[in-house]
Amino acid sequence: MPERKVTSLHVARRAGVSQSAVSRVFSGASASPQTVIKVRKAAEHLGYRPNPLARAMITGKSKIIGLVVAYLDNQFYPLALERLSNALQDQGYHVLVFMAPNDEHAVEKVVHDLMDYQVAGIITASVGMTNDLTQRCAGAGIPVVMFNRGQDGGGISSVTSANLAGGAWIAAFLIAGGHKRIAHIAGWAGSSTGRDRARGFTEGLAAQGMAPVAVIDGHFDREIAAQATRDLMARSDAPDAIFVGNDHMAFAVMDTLRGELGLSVPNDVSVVGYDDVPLAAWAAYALTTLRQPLNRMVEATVDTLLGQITDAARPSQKIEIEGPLILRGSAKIPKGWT
Amino acid sequence: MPERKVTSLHVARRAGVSQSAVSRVFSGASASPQTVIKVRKAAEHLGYRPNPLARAMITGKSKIIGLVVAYLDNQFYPLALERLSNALQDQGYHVLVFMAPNDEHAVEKVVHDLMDYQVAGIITASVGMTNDLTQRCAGAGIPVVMFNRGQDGGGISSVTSANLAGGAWIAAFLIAGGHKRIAHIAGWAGSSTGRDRARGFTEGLAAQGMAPVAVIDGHFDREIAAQATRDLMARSDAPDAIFVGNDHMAFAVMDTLRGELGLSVPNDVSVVGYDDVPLAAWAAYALTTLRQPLNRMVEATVDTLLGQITDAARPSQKIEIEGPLILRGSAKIPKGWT
DNA sequence: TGAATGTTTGCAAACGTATGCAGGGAGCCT
DNA sequence: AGGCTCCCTGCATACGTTTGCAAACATTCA
Repeated sequence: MPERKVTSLHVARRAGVSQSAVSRVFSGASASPQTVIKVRKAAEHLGYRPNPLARAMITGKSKIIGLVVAYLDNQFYPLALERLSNALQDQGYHVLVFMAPNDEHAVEKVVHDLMDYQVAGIITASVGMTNDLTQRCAGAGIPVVMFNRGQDGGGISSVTSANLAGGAWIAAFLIAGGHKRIAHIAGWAGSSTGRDRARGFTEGLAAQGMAPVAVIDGHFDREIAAQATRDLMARSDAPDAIFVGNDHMAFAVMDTLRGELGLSVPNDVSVVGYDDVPLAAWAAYALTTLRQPLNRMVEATVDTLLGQITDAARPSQKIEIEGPLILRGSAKIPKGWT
Repeated sequence: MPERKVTSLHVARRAGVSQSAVSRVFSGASASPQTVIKVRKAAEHLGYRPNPLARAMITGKSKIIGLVVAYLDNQFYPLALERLSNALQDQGYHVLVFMAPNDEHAVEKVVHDLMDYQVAGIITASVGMTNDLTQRCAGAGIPVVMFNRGQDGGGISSVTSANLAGGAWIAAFLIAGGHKRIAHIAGWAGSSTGRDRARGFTEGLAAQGMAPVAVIDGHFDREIAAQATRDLMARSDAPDAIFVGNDHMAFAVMDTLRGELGLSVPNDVSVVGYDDVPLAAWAAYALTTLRQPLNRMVEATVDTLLGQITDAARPSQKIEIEGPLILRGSAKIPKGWT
């Protein structure tokens, strides 16, 4: 069993230097080339690895990123988690998962846990009560980046797709498709993401003199979206196109339209989603949707967060990344659109 | 800003006791009722919370569980992650995510990272190279539980569903449905889960004098499963029923059958999956599948792991949990089956 | 009452690392 | 050669906790 605890002191002895020298070599501080070589050699021989906990203890900052997330039903978030974790692992960080329940008391606990672990930074995703949480953590000097969600108040970084532009683009697409009665099942109005997509969409319609026949808040929830679909289709002015605030709900809408109401998509109703999760490409749905460029969003998130960690003074920034509309079979494709 | 670093020493001063007394109160060691009260009061007033890193540093065991996972495409795993994280949070633990790439070198790194963080225990899920990994970690005295995967060699705990029984049950179901040419697109043969389901299935068929027309390894991969479907249906003895090793592949099989080959499910071909992820219940698929009881599996995993953490001597155990076959529209339902 | 037993308590030493400080060389310039 | 600066290095301390040890105290029994 060579897996014995080997500390910087052991390395120091073997290399014939002081423990501080070893520390300096591994923490990147200045050291003479000879020392570096001696230490590295001894360290390798002994299989030494710096103890990240001891490091965190003394510096006050661990190499841990707290990822606060409320649910993983929506396929978009597991994938984001996977990519984020990979990207952070490449930079020597690791992801500590915090499930954020919805009641206020639980958020309190999450905040405390985050500080207890002296996380170097925080990423929030798909979480409702971000206001308290982000403010408190940012107030405690911990960099926070909101992933796929923004916040009006300044001071907190966020990475989203260009939701306003995306919504507007979808509006243009549906109008070009010749649809006359266009409805919107929106994302949760409590989220910037939901609000921005809805606003961009209605503004996009308005730009061509149209207005949605209805806008219903689907709360990013399948069941609520399904009910909204039933309500919409029961109206006398039932829509011939529905823009749904994210793919996750859009699948429920399609299920309801086809399975329950016996309608054809897109012949009776066109459906457009938002996200382009892998499932959207599967044949059973073939959902036309606006892609959120996950890889670039993840990259931007990691860059921003690590930037703020190393540069405590770096100002927060709100990054928006544009994505293309992916045309598939769930919506009529206007002539000339590819 | 009352969010100042407050240590056990501060609490001790305010309570008029020694720092050790504070430690003992919070670590559950013996202390007189009066001391406990004084300390708790002072602690609450100051907002003291024990530092888990310092704790880990001295005890050698953190309150962190390493979750090693290879991919999150298959909806089953994000949900497991969500439930596991919640259950562990309730017990004061947290989940540190380790993405396990497939090359051997990376596994090496993961093992080192796990030990560096002095994780109290490890859960592996959906990961290929478990042999090295689990052996090494278990060898280092870290409890390991394999989730949804087993291992023949003893010494390592695992929690799975009753894959043999499940496979056999599905065989009985398909025979009862009057199918004559039954094929199996299996889970990865490198995993116990894939092997057991396949074996249970073929044995179930054999028990009634039948044999599968073909068994193809789908590697738990959509694309490979799709290709297997094409190959199967191109045969002269194309199957009238396919048991697919998990839901994730089964969706690809259905997509291929319906979208690409223009076949009807279940009229032309019955499809049965394994897992019962939420997506299986959605109208677009309505997949008949054998449910893996996620909640009970998570519960068993957490119990086993925490048990081994507190009782280092506790023997490893292999837990199998039975699940029901959920009948939906993707397979002919024999008379009398509900 | 005194000894014996058992429970609390404080002291001090860990755990493994980072870092301020001061001393020691080496190099450069005048 | 002397003074200057600059870069390395080692010493010692700190981070916040747990825990062995021995002293102090309370409790019981003879």
